[in-house]
Amino acid sequence: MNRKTLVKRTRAKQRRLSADDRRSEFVTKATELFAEEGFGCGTRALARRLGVTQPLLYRYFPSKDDLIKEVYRKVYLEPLEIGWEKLLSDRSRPLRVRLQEFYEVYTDAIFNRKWLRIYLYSGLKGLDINRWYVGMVKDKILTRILRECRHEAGLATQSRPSAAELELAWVFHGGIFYYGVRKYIYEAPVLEDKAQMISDALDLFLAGFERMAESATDRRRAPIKIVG
Amino acid sequence: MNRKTLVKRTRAKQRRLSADDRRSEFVTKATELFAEEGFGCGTRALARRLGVTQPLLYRYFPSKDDLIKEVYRKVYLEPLEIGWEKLLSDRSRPLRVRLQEFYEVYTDAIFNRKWLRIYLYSGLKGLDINRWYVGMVKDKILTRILRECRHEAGLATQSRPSAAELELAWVFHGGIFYYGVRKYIYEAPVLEDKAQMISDALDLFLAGFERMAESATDRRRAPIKIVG
DNA sequence: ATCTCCGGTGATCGCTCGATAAACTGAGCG
DNA sequence: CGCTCAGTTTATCGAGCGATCACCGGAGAT
Repeated sequence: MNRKTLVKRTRAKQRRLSADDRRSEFVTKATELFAEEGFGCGTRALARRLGVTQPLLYRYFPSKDDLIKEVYRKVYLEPLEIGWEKLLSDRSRPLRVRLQEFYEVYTDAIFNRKWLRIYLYSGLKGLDINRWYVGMVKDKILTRILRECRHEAGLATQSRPSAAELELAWVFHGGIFYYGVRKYIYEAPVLEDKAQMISDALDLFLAGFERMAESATDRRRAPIKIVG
Repeated sequence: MNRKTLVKRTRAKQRRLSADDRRSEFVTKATELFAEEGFGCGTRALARRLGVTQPLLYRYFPSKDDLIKEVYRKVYLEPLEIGWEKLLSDRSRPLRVRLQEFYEVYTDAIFNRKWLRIYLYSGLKGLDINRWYVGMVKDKILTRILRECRHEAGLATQSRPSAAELELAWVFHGGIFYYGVRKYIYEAPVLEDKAQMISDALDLFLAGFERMAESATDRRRAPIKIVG
């Protein structure tokens, strides 16, 4: 299985790579190109970037769609292999610290041009994998965060968060996410200190949750008094 | 200029519309189709939806790109003709009420499949009109909101908000925006009561701004005590 | 040295795209 | 009625797309 990767380099172009190396190289470069140009980008441009001819792609992938699916799998799943559960649920550390560290790690993973662009493209296409990701964020991140917040506030740990709580967490999460979109998609000027942005957003969220928790008995939202 | 719009309807298909009517009909339908299928959608599909033949498009628009530009203009500018400045800056009404009403009106205008999809497509394409829009949000909405908040909190009204303040407002704004993306792009289940979502987000933001205003003298962020 | 296998290439097919040119049609007007 | 011309269609072009084919040639086995 582990073939020789030593290839004669005297020729103008490297040739005769092993099948596994070629395949993974294709996926990597395809990810970069599709992130940049969108999935409408042609197979010839992809081949040109790889330094090979276009029909060679079809020796490794039955169709362009199959290549795209592989790109999705790589982009979505690869950066998500970090132990998020432990990061969020380790109650030996203060919640504020856990949340701060989690969002710094999480945004380190997804705040780049490649990930965000492919994510948005797949969202606009309405692909299943996008809905799967949204559901994953809800179940593995937001629900977990809310459970920890409820525990910290001394509230009963219910299995599933209320719709209003969840929406609050989504607005918070979306606000942070939008920072990445502004920076890497819109290329708009943003506050450079990402950690401070996260910290400020956390202040907002935790203060809001605290307020919501205080008036937990009456179900209707009580508007806070305005500043000043 | 105002030509007869009465057209012989006895034929299978309506024909011979006036030039102005045709043109605006083209832009309207093109907007719908491009929002649905993306700008990669062909001119033949567009013509089919309009019930005319494809070359007819080129009598009204020099190229597909020109048609697309017109679509952008219509989509971006049309819903933005509401008097936002007055809504935000009318100090005879409480700030909380102004903000709530503004965001309800604003999201009524942009939270629909058509607007959001075209906005995201243009963002991914890196078009100038997208950066213009982001700058408009910053100058006409966020800066104005921050000015009103500073005034309400009795702080000095400076010409331009600080970077940290602006980022706070962006996170808040982005959180609300992401609600629309989740609902109309991802088609994920969301809290149906949009007004309550806005109200909750406003609670978060105003509480956060209040806290930031309290510690206005020392520049470094002071993390709040965690809940519970 | 020769054979064989397979990574890699050149040529090409069928299709769709945006765009153009030429032919057609019918309402308005003398 | 017959002329005119703007509005509309038919036919077609050249380019680029995804995909397929026959073929080439070097590395490893014999």
